[in-house]
Amino acid sequence: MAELSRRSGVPVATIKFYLRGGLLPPGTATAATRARYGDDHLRRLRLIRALQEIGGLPLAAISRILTAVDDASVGPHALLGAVQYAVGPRLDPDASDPDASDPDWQAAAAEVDSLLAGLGWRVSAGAPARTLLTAALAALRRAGAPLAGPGLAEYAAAAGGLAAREVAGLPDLPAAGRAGLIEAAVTGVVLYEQVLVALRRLAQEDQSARRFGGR
Amino acid sequence: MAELSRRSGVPVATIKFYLRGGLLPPGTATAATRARYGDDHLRRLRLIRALQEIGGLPLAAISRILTAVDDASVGPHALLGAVQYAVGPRLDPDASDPDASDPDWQAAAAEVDSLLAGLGWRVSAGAPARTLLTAALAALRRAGAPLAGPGLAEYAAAAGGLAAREVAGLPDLPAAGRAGLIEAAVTGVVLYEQVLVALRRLAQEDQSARRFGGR
DNA sequence: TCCATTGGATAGTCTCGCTCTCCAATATTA
DNA sequence: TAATATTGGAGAGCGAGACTATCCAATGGA
Repeated sequence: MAELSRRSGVPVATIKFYLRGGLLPPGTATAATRARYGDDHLRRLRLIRALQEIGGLPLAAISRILTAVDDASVGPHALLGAVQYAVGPRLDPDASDPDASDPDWQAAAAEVDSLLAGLGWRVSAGAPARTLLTAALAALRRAGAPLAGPGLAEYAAAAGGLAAREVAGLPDLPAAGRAGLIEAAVTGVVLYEQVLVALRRLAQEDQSARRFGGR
Repeated sequence: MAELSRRSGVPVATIKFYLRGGLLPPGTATAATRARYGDDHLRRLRLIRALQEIGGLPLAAISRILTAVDDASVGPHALLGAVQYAVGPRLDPDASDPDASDPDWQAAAAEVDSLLAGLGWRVSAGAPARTLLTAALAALRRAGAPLAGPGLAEYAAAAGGLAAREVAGLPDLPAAGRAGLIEAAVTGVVLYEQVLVALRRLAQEDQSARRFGGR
């Protein structure tokens, strides 16, 4: 365990904590006071830390993802779904009222519906991302700066293009095996998102410097 | 105060908490036990909640943003910068070692440098988004799925296009006044990001359904 | 006049994500 | 062989973050 800690950079106490929480499977015990941890453990540990530190996911969400990952009966599409639900909107369940009598929310929801219908995207009705999108559009309306149809469509087009490439880039199941596909999928959903977000922020900084003259 | 609570949907105790923390400016006192809160307070409160619930920002970060917003000497570009720093990478300061002897980090940093140089983006060396991008690329390398030059460039192109439209869409300073520009800017950085993220996730779900066959 | 409400201050609560302390059973080493 | 160190496991403790609850004296409205 000390070696696993050294190789991963994660403190021993934290590894124990993850083991207790079921995030990390126990090593194969060689004796009552000794267990072996292999490369699988190292990779799993790195996955946990990446999701946590870069993806910003709470451990509970990571745990849910890993449960789906370890369940061999979960197919690729369902796994992606599990990741999406785990990543969720970071909205609290008790947060702002869902659609209840709020005209901005209603309008945002209608906009989302028509956008998705127009694009023909196959999206489940209860997808967390749909809630997140609706909430963001509702907040923009409330702030007096609604994101209108064509503007929104541009974003959707950009997002669609990237997502298409990402999903197409996932390895085939027979080729990479479940483990490979899964790691690529989880990685794709969470890490690529941060790449995109970071690039957008950098581009904003550049554009802002050009328009407003940065120092 | 009770009215402000009712109109915003935020509990009175929470409003008091925000007042104490300086997130919300005190109302104009009409008597020792009574103060008036106007539409400014309502808008500010909505901004706080939007940044918090949808943007997922901690109150400390929101506080930093609002301080910059209320400082009339902060220009548009500096304000955008303040937002970027506040939004930051959600990376802990003590998180994974910055560049220290980690070959994956080194490679990622080099990739970021050459990408930005190639695009000619004017980005400050210490921008948090740069750190986030480097961290994400390093994690992808560690996971054995590095995001290569051309692939990365595609993301940058997409991000650049969106950012250009966003910054171009900000109102002019004389026209909208500081308050309008500021709210649009903060909103743009934080809320549009969630819109993009949500759309990408929805697009992923659609693509995944098409490729792997949903349900 | 009298009770509910307000602003203000203090303290308590709840969740996260660790971190610390113990402990008995080994390994390791002198 | 004896002394010391380490390991895995379990429990309690801790510090940050975001509220929430309780008091309190001064009003304000019926």
